[in-house]
Amino acid sequence: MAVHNAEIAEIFETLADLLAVRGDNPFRIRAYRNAARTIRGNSRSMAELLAEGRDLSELRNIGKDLAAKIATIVDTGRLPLLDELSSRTPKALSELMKIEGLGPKRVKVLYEKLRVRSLADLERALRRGKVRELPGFGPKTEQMISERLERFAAREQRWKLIDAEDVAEPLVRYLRDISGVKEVTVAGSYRRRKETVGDLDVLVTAAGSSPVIERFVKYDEVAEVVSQGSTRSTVRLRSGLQVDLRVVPQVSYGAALYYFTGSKAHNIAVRRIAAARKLKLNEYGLFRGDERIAGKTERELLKALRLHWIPPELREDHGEIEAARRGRLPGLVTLDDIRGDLHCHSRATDGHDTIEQMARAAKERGYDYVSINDHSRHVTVAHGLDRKRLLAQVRQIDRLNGRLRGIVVLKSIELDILEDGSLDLPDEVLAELDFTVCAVHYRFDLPKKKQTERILRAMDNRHCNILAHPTGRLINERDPYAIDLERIVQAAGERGCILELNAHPDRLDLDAEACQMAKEKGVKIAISTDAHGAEDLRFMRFGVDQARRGWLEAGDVVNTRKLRDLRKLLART
DNA sequence: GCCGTTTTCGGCCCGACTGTTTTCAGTCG
Repeated sequence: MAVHNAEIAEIFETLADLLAVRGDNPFRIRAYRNAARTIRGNSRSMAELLAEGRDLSELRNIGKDLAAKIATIVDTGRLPLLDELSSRTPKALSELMKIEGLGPKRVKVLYEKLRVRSLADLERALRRGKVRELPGFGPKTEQMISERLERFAAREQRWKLIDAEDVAEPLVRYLRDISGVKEVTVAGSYRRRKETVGDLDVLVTAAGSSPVIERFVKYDEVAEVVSQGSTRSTVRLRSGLQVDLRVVPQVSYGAALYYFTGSKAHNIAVRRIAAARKLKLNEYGLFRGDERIAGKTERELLKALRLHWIPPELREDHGEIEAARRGRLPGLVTLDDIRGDLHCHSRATDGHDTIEQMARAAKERGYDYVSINDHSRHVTVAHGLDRKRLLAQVRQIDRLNGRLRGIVVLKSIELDILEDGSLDLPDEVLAELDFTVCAVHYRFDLPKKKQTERILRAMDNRHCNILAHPTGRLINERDPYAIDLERIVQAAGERGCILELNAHPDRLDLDAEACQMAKEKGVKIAISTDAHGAEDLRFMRFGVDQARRGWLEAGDVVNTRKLRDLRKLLART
């Protein structure tokens, strides 16, 4: 069984935690963490790279030593260094460090003085009031750990972007109304448009006299004030979402926005560039000695560092800084580039609007075309279309297109890929359509090899044009089914199949890494909403955000093309 | 342990807040 990148990253992260508890060289620890991040964020699997004979030390943050350790893990599934270390420092200490407020130093004290080596041990020590007696601890720290242990046990998951927006937008309006407040921006992973966010980082510029912090902690939705200083405050809202507010002077707005947008790894890398130029970068600006030389806007800041503009979606330290230095950043796809939607349902199956309503809504968005992709017969719960009903729908769309002006409705289907990889309707029926979107909707539990072969076989059919929601994951609800995505992307390229980036905020499937992999292999992407009603067409922007995170340009996305060009891309020989 | 506009050794991002302190350590982002 091939070792996954996530498992290798996990081993390095655990190792870093244990080294930290032991008080090892902090830079060595950081090296392990950086390597873990590189591995986790790589679209190619380490096991496969090794199988191809690639030298892993070509990867950033991976040197000779770690390349050898990765090879060991891939070969044996273990790392002797971690085994040796965990015989002296229990692995579970790494788990304890995941509790907010517990870092290596406190965990070390807890372990050495109270023999705390598990969450259960910690809970017992807290209950007995032992923790407050430790040096450097006290009743407040004990209380803090107690609350956060409870929260950790409940394990709140990250928020979907769309849900975070529902919380963030009214909060931003509230903050804008406070006297003296000038700019209010939600930064952090929200601004980078990650598919999920852990908390909200809100940046405010305000006059010195503004009561913004005082008013912030009194916001109606605040359940708990976690911290409150003069420039920074953290609260937990009733919804459970945590919000960090930072107040900076206007002259620092760009530097602060840059800093609080992150990612952390990106910031560290940019600060290193500043340091290399004998400059200091912090959230207040870019400084030469005591003199602020930039910081009012992000553009000014980047210019002073001789970097091209880096869109927030790319700020992950995944090669964007090097590209910005050389002026080689991609011109990312935008919502304005999108000319149509290639995955929409109608009332004929589980949608709730008519084909005509969908078409008019698409036209209103400025689209040139929209396709109707109702389910095929296998999806009985959605009253999937059989041959007869599909052909009737085809004729209905022909008539509609005769009437409609300024929008073309494309005849399509969301066709089930059956368990054996065959398609749910016969070829001669599919030939009546402009194209098909094919998808797996059942038997998510097949072993990886079988599931992969099922999809590969479906793609062998020349009527299979677009593979919908390729991994089947539902954010926070369902993991991707087991597939060899790299093989599927490769096969899509060879067969002229297009991969869907499903823009539905519950799916966002493909993820950013997979988009990058598709781009590298020259496979085209369709960004589609999977709309089940006219109002769902608005989800397109989430798909575009995700595509941008995956470095996609308009040329990589088929539904930025004019209809004539789109038809050429959809034609398989 | 990695890395090179400081280039094969000697660096490695930087500031705010809290609690336990009496000048600072720990943690976080």
